[in-house]
Amino acid sequence: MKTLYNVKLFREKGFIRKKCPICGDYFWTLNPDQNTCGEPPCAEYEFIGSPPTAKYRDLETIRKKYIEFFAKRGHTPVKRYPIVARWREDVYLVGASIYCFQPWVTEGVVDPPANPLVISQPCIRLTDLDNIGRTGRHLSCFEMMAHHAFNFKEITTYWNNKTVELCFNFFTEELKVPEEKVIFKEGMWSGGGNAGEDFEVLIDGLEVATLVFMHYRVHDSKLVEMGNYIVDTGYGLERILWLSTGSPTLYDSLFSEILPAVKKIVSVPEPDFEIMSTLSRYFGKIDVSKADIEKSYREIASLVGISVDELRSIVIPLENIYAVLDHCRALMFMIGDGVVPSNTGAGYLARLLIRRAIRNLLKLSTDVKLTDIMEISLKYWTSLFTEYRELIDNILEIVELEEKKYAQTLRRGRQICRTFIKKKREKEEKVSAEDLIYLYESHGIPPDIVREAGNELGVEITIPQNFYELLAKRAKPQLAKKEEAPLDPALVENIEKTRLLYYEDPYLFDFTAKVLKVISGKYVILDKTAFYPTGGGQPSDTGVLKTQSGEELEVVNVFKVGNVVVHEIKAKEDLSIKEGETVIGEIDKEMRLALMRAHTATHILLASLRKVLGPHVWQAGAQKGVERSRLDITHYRHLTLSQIHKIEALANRIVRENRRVKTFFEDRITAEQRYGFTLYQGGVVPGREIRVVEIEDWDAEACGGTHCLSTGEVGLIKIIRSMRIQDGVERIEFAAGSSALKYVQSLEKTLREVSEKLGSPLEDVLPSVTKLIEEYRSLRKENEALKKKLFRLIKDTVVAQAEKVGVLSVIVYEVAEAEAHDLLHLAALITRDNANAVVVLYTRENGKATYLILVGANASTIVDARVLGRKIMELAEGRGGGKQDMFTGRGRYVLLETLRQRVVEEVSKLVEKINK
RNA sequence: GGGCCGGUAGCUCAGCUGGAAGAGCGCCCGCUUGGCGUGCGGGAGGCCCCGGGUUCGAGUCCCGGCCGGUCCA
Repeated sequence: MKTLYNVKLFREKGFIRKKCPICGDYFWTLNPDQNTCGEPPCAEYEFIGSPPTAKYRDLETIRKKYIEFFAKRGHTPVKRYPIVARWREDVYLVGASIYCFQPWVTEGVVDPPANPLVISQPCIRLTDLDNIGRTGRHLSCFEMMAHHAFNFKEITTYWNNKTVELCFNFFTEELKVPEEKVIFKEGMWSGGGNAGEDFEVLIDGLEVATLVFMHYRVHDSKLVEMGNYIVDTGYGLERILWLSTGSPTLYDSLFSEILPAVKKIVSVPEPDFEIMSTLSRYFGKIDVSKADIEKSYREIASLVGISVDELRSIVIPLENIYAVLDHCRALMFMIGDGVVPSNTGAGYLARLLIRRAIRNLLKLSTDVKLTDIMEISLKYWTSLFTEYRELIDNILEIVELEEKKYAQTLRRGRQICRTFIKKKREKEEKVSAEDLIYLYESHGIPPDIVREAGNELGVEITIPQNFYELLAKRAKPQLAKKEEAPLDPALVENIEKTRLLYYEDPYLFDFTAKVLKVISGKYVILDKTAFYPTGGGQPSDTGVLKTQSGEELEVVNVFKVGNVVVHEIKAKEDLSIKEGETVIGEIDKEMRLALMRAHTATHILLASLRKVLGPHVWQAGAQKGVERSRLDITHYRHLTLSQIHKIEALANRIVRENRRVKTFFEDRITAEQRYGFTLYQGGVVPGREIRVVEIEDWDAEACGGTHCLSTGEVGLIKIIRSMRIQDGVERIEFAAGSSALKYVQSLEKTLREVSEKLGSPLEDVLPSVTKLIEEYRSLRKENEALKKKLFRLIKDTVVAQAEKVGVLSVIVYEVAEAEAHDLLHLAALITRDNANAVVVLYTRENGKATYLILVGANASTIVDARVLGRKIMELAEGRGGGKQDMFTGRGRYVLLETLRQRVVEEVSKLVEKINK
């Protein structure tokens, strides 16, 4: 047999290949009596209560043993990577150790940091959150221990034989697992566009490791040999700990140090060993994603011989505690590595976890806050992950803030539910599944909260079993917008790499170069250039290209296509530029200098922000400009003015200290080790070598922009404003250099003008304005009051003019200096006392007039305001409309007498009509 | 990045198919009480987020913006 599965070790040791009678998969074992593949559901956990390993009770020891074991066998230990995958665009968080090396290493663009290597990488997986706490083994956060070997084109390190041997020896020699207990089950693994054969390594029914031999690329759902051979392994550290403690659930071993304290403060008693073991074995055996949880409880209850209710009362509180502890641990890694809770992006995932944890806590009906549990968790976990120690307060503050926010959302949610349900009840409608979806999607109200609110109002609400499925169905697939390349990359394919003069000397503004190619009479490619192409949030340079014939071509845009810099020139007829000729390039010097200052200022500012606000601050985007620049950062609160001033003061101190700004290329791995991952503020930086911009003892970032040589050149940094662009992301707008001065001057100018207008000296502007506003408000109020008074006064005069038409009194009156609103108020005053009144008021402005008719309660049975209104509009050539007793319209101004005559006439007609 | 919801008194919010800006709490005053609370009566407090449009008329409808919330990638 010539497959990857048939490894040397199996032949040497005498492994037997068997077929599992239940699932049909093939597996390798030393135990002739082993009949099934050893993986649930074909087998059951056997280690609970009787661990098959030497006894280890903590993660630290096992991790150390693992690293040392592989280090002794030629593997270089590599420091773990952050949990936030800043080097990738396709995922937010690291979900497996191989993520650290995708795509640059696996694609062969960047050398691996060591080869072969061993690592223990914390990972986050939020795919089956519902199972966490319940099944005894699921986690949202785990450490994947791994040994990786990278073979490009040919096998230079090791492949399947040694991988299996190392694995087998680790478990049997280091952990002392009896040889016959180790089962290797054959399988196929695929993910992230790659695939390969794999072994699942099972001990006593528990999958403890996966060994993948990646050598395919998945293309149109077919496997294509990629020519690279990558050993991708994963050993579940927490699972191995569980295996070696034999505790009822994984959580009992993982959280053994903090569980007693937590159980105590939330008042949950110690559970029965047998019940929890049974539960854990049961969930180990079934496919939890398809399980009916209520049915499972019934079956477990009957297995241990207690009632379902009794089981639930023991198990459910524990499930919640386990889930909370799991989430707390994940949150330490996420927030600690720079995720700030938000309504979008990776931050949303953190918020999701926090909210789930809070809901779990709420179910325990305790007053204990998530922050309290988080504090216990952090205290313990930071003793092992000491890099987070200085972040404890920071993390707690973030969690506390989120907890408060969620309490508010829930409170608001309950209120919204109540009004929503009441409305439904009035309309005698039921709260439908559609309604539940609306409440969840628009207001974040989980269905059980809706049901609760319904109970209080005596309205029964049924939640569909497949609620979350319904939600998922509604989510439409979204297409990512692709930015269109300005130029087809194929057109520059064979052009040699442009020499980048702006990196050699950022102060070079004139240069000569040879024209390599002119495309579409618009795009010029040179052999070398000092024009900076758009990139890293820095706009491109502009300037001119001077041809030999003396023509000046205006460069309007510059961009990079692959390794080639393209100069876009203003379209022109009779273009004289020729391929092969020499041209002189001249850059708009002032603009470039302004952009350099802005760029260096951005770096100074970012480090100042981190110093003042905390290490959770990361760049979330940036755009440099001549006049103004902006920098988006992750932060969980609005900046206060005093914080802004503090940041400004610090940044300007760095400017004054005139520190050196060093710019150099460095090997990626070396740079990462020296400066850490804070290098990657600007996002993805591909390649083996990265360009580092270092401000002495202040800041170092991977950056491709042009910079000043020392901070003093920036001159002045002034923050213009800060605003929240999304939850957890704050935008800081600022100006640098002469634009900063210009900004301050314009502020002063405005202030002076205000002071002049007010006629008060600069320092008294504020009290003056305050007084002015107060005066304005009181005048407005006085005006209202006066109008009311005036209406009351003229009311009698107006009523006195009334003309009797039958039982009705017709009043027509012109009011000076009034608005439609005032007319209505005056008319209302009259009709209130005179139910028989037909009031027509109008007011003139700019030759036009606004007419109002209001008819008293009695009168309205005879006169329809709209009918009368239409007649007036005929006269005034205007338009209008209204209700039975009220009409408004606008038209030409009509003399009072004419109008009165007409109104009386029309009303008389209406009265007569009724009399008939 | 996309979808949905909201912005009205100091606070929590009503305000229907466009037609005279509201309630509860809080605040102030008076009475009730030995005093506080309570109870009763009275009062103050509004650029209905901003800008445009439709209309005789917009808190309400349409478009744009700002701010907040929420869900999904």
